[in-house]
Amino acid sequence: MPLKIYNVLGREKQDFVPLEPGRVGMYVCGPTVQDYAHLGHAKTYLSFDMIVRYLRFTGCDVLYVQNLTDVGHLLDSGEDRILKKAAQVQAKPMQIVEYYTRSYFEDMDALGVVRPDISPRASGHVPEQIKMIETLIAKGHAYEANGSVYFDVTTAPDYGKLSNRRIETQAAGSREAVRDEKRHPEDFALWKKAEPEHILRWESPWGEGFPGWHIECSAMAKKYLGPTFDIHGGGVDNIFPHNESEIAQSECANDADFARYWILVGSLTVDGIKMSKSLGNFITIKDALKQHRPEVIRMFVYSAHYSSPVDYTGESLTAAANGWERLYGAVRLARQMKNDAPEGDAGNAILPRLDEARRDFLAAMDDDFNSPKAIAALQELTRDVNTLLNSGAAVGRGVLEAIETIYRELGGDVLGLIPAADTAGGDSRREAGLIGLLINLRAEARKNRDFATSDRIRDELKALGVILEDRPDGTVWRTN
RNA sequence: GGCGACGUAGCCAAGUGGUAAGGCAGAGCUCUGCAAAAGCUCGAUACGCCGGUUCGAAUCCGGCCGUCGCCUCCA
Repeated sequence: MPLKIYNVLGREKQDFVPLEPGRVGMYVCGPTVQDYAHLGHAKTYLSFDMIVRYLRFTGCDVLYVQNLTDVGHLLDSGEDRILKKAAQVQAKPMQIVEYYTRSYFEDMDALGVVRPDISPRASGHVPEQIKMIETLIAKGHAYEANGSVYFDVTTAPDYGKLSNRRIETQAAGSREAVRDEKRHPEDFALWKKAEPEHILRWESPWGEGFPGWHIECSAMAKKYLGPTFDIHGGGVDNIFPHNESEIAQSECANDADFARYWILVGSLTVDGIKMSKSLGNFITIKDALKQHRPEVIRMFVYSAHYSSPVDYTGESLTAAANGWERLYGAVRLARQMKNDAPEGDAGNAILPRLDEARRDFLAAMDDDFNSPKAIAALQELTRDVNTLLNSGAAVGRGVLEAIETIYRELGGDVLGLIPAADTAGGDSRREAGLIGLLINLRAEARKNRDFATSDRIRDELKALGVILEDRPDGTVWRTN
């Protein structure tokens, strides 16, 4: 079954056909590294993580480029976001950039996000940006005004095709336009003249200055993926003006189509309001990870379709945590049972269910990465797996392997929900030995019907974060 | 005001013409010394509201109401 993708450019679900069979070039707008990443960033980059993982799972050779914006992204006050932060904490701008870049990767690593193949920085690609601006001027799509350069949107006939925003023809003669350096209010900056106090500055044909925000993505996408490539991603909140301007610049400069498929991720809201730096209502990824394991945050994000907005509430993460616990509990149990499982294929009646679940999962993912539906396939499977594993009947090693494999591949490799191995106890043989000793002592107490002692052992271990479960074939433990 | 999404059980959420997936929460039951875990049973005569098309609509069309995003920095 072919993969279908909802292409925002054209607003329809389309068969995904890469330019080169088996190879996918993908560019995703990265963060402005000026502050700690929050759950909104997590939603966007976890969504593309799932997309990249799935493309690779299906055999595609993906080149994943995600930029880091470290210059040019201005506040509406006209200040550079990085410079403002640097002044606040009395640091060099590049210290700020480095600090938050490292923090960003720390967070993404913690969430299990596969790193992009290339993470180009805007400040490292100023020559490429200048060159593209020169091309645009030469072709009549841009003009210089007082040391700055602007893109003339009236020269891009398609301007607005992604966001469905059309240029207001009558707006061209408005008072604002006359007062401004810009010819039309919709024109956007490609290059900004640096005021004397502006630290981040580069030499250019138009004097000292710095690049605008949009041009970096056009220049870096071209450098690493070529003028035309397969997928461009980002958050929907950047559809205008950022993504729209990227298209205009790139297509006018290169005389070629820009990205062929546009995938945009819905925003994360908190109590119905978008989580954003400017509103100050954000929860950092670091804080969220203090409360929940990374798999739970992934579960939360993937429980809605990537294109939908998702509202964050405390209960929604708790629901994700509980749902994840059941899913992972089945895997953990299968792994534990594998340790002393009989050879043979006892319990192989589950195998057709495994195939069915795999088909349902892949069909859901092929349908525009429908992760909620894919997870549902795993959850339905989990019911049957739990029934088998808790039936008390012997289950052969091969069957347990098959069960573990489907969770590892679909739940783990694609969605990152299932840890590769159960780490509980694995990092401390001494701890495992001590807990085993207590379990044995408790078993003796239970045998003697000394329930006061057995319950005390269970309760006190629970207080230490070790949960005991009595099963027909013995007591197992896990950490919470 | 313009542009774009969306409104499905207490909550989250899938479902684009054929008679409402899945999860969380809740209740009861089985299992257990008691628990925990797991499983079973129970929930929308109904998909914001009103019309229309159709043999048939949550799904298509029109109108209305409401929510959110963008239009200005944001993933």
